Amino acid sequence: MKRQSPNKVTSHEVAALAGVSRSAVSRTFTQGASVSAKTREKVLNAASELGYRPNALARSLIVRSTQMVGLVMAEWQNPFYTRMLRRFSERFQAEGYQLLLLTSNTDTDVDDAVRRLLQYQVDGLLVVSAKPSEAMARECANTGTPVVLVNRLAKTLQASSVTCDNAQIGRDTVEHLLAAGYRRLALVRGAPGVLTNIERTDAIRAGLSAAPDAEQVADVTGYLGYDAGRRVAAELWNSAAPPDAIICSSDPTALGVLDGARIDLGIDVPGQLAVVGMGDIPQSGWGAYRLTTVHLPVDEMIDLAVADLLARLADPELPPRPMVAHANLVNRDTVRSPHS
Amino acid sequence: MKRQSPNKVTSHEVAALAGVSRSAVSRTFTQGASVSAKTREKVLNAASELGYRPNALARSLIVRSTQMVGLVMAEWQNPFYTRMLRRFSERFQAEGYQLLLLTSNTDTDVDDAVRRLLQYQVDGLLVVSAKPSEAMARECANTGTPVVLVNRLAKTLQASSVTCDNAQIGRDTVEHLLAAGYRRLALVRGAPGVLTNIERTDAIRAGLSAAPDAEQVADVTGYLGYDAGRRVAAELWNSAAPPDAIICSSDPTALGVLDGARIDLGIDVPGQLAVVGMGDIPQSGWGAYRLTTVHLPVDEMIDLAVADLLARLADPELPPRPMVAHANLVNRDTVRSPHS
DNA sequence: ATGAAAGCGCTAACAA
DNA sequence: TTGTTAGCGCTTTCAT
Repeated sequence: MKRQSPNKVTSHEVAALAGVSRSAVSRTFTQGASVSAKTREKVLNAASELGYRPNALARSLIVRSTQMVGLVMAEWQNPFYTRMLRRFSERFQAEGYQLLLLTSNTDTDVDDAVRRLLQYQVDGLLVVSAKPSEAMARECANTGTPVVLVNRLAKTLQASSVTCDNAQIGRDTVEHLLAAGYRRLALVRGAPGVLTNIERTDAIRAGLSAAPDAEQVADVTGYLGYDAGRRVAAELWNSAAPPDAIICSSDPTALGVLDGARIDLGIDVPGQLAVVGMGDIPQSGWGAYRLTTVHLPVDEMIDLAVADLLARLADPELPPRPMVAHANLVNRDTVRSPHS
Repeated sequence: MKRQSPNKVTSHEVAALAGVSRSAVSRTFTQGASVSAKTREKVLNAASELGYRPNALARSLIVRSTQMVGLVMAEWQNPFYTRMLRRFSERFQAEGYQLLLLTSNTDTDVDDAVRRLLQYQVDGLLVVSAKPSEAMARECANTGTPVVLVNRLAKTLQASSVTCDNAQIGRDTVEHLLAAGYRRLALVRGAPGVLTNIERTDAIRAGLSAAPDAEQVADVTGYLGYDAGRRVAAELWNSAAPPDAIICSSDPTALGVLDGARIDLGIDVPGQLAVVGMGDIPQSGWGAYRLTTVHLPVDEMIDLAVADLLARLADPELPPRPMVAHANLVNRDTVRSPHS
């Protein structure tokens, strides 16, 4: 009866059984190394008999590449990020990389996550919706670990970044709303400090200032997600200066506002009130909502991030660069048509 | 001017700068090793000056533990899995583990994923919504790598499993529907071979056979997700034997059916037709839908999986075991109340 | 408490 | 093509 393979089989034991050297074993498992068909065969037989699998970590120690990419995920609220995660995983897996995943809640522990990932000698680093500190980014650069920031701007950081043109989004949104006859705009956003939102907000303000009869009646922060949206709808509507259009920084928030307006308050959307979201998640297209929203070019952003990281993995001399993807407004049923 | 830290700093260089041995450096970075306060201080200074971080991989080679848990994710459709992923990440991170993530599309490449993970010497393995082969599971057992299957039954496999009581769910659903006066049930499921669905389907059939005046008018497979649901609604309604209740194997599918019924076909739900989902994703509770569905005890399942894996990581002698979490029907507005 | 030496499992440079 | 040797960066006996 054949003995069950023991706890961990090493190249040493395979070599012994095959009657060759450990180098021969190594070579059989290395692409493009020179081994004769005969030894190769002997090794393969011995290996499968013992259930041998090369230890990727020991290997990485010497080839100085782990084929692992670190991924720091700071935002999960939005379904849109799940999609990113999935595609990142698929794309890198296809290229022979594994994803080492770390979650971060506050912006401060992004650095912790990056540090941990660095200790695991990841070949590259993807940071979604968060930004490591200046010092941390420098440390990455020093160890030669390329970093790509997704949905955060790099600025002076030694890292590539993928964002979308938020100012453009802001301008488009306001223009569309004004053309449709709305005049009293309210902004609903999540955390106050998020740069993408600030840029957008600024652009909205700028767009507004061009139309003297229109105004921004509110700019509330700290509202993110369906429940928060549903709550804020009532608050805004019952305020001293009720809006006739609400712009939300995320789709789930906008859907909450929409249900709050229609169901809780009996408001006619888009007749009395316009609601626009941000992201274009699948649910926004669903029949019961048909939310007018800004389509984030998620796939384009992912592809840019993957391509850049892969390129810099292949050639470490390549400099990091900022990339911007283009978003566009998708017109559905929560804003009046401009002609009516 | 202080020299920038070079590409990779090793314990050797730190030892040199601190004027101690490499062992001393190692001890400083190892919990509970005996180092004098003085050397410790010297090492720490040298380390921070050079920007030294211990190489976790080299370390793992000798301590025979990587502090990495492999996660194979086979299903992303359902938002519910995102939540799992997030919580797994958070929980293991809190325990000092990293997650090494691999995606698998077909059931066959689950084995590939597991093999890859094994080569990376993961300490444990989480497989969500898929099942490795008998042989693969044995290989894991041989290398002493504990495996937990989430949402798939282990049976003879050498692995723990977390499922929920599908037969119970099936019984509850049918009972509820019959009590509310529905008689012509249709089932809409995803891939035909999924065991959880089969169990549920069997239970539904069993429940039905107890009511002689009720029948199962359809059992269609291959429909998963909102779009598919919306399509199948029309197909069922226009078929020779239209149902008066549709049970879906996932919430997104059910929401698609719901929109298809109400919006595309003008059907009164729950008056003319009942729709019930499975999973209780956040959107199902949203105002525009209020879907009656089965609440999957996701958090409970996660906690069971995490606890079991952690326990078996700590004590490899612990045997794998099957665990079942309990689901319950949440009554909202897409099924008539039993009393009406 | 500390250093020297051995070795985790592997690959790469060098000879043969 | 093959084996021998050295060593990746670390931890861990074992003396001291």
